[in-house]
Amino acid sequence: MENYTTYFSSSSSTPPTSSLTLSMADSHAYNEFQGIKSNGFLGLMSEMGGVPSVPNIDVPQSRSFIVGSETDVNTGKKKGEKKIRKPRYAFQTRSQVDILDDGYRWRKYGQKAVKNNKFPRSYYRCTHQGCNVKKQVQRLTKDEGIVVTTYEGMHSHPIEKSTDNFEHILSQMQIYTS
DNA sequence: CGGATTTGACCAGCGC
DNA sequence: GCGCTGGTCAAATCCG
Repeated sequence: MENYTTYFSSSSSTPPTSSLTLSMADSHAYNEFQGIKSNGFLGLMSEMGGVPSVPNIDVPQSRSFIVGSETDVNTGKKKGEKKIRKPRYAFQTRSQVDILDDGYRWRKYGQKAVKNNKFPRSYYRCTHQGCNVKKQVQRLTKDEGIVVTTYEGMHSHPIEKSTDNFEHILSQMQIYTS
């Protein structure tokens, strides 16, 4: 059931010719990225539940995020208080790999084949003690370059990796895009 | 040897 | 009630 209602996708409209070749290396692009950090995606992240520190970037290209409609667990039934509706936040990332290292440590606990996708969906859980954050990673059949990551819950602990090292982030990007 | 991954089984919710 | 599907468990296995 991937009925994510809102869905800002720029990947289809992105001309494949120009987009990539991240020139993030120069400082200007760095500033631009900082702007994204404070206003856009991560603003949303903090809005959705107090992420203590910024998750790492995984891929430079187009990232579009979907905010899961938090009611879909009930199947439209507005019983409300009884069911714990767990809000899930999904975003999709252009990446060739599906292991997007966002700085936390994840342990895989399951993998299932989903109906409309030929790729299996992987289930991860945060290994930090007492942290119940889960995420699932799924690749689209249509566009195998797109990976949909769905987060569930929020971390109550700081990130494990040091993400302030921008060069490290850059090298990671290069790995992902090569 | 310890922690992470794999993988089939199990379970719960939902539609028919 | 039954079967399908998504989500989780746990034993076996892998790997550093």
